[in-house]
Amino acid sequence: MTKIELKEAGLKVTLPRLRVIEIMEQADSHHMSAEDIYKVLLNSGDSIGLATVYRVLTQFESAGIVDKHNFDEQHSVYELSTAEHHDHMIDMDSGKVIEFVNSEIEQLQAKIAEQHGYELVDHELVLYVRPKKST
Amino acid sequence: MTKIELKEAGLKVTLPRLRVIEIMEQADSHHMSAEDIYKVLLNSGDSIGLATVYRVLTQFESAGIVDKHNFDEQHSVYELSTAEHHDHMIDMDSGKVIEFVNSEIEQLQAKIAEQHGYELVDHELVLYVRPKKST
DNA sequence: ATGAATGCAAAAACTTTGCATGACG
DNA sequence: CGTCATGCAAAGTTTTTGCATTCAT
Repeated sequence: MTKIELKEAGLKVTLPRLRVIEIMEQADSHHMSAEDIYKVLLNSGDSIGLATVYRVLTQFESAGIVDKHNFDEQHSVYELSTAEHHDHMIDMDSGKVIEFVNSEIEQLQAKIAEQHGYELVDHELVLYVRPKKST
Repeated sequence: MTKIELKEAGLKVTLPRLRVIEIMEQADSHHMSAEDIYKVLLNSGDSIGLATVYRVLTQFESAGIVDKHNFDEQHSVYELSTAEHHDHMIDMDSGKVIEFVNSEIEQLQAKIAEQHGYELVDHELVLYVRPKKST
């Protein structure tokens, strides 16, 4: 079925592309950097270059197969696109990324854009949070 | 008065630091990259190195004098901190950055964090928009 | 067969660092 | 005067690109 996705995107079905999707599907973390994926490839014995991983991810992003984020500057991470849009919350202590959906915020954003004479095309919302603990 | 800010931040009052603040205050755009600031310095005849600009901006960020953003990956921009927090909207056609404040969204964010057992420390919201025009 | 995809290494873009010199308090 | 700050150049990171080769269709 990933083969079909690739074909639909006008991309040839090649080993690197299949492996990258596979790895992202099986990964513990939904969010992986090009380097992360490359490391898994190395450990699997695949000989796929890092440059190819970057190229594949870039193409996947254009094709809507993955989404790209820059939670911390100096490092992009990718995740497989989901049907439903979601935002992210980052636990500053553990670095863990939590996904959440909130339609109220989505609506507000569209409204704000409109108030300024714009149409909302996309958005990125990241909450930096800390475990609420007894002080 | 900028001198006072610097002293309060425990930073010596030096020409590079004063000039960077000056330039950011006078700039057309609120959001400047290190390179942007460096170019203005060059045109002003100051001989201040790019490395110094980066160092100064980093220190300013720690001191809360400036805020750092990564609207497009691969380029950080800085703006002088304002009393009131605001978010950003980017006109995808012109690249223009629009600032806006919306307390409803701020409140929702805090609420969402809490629902997940977290305390909201910081957040970054960027809306990517296009002029709403007749199609 | 033929254009697209890949691997490798080199380059690019942005930022940081080492070290000797110079300036602030 | 003792530090802290600066300039310059060199190194670091992350990502992109050139080019010959290989692969998918």
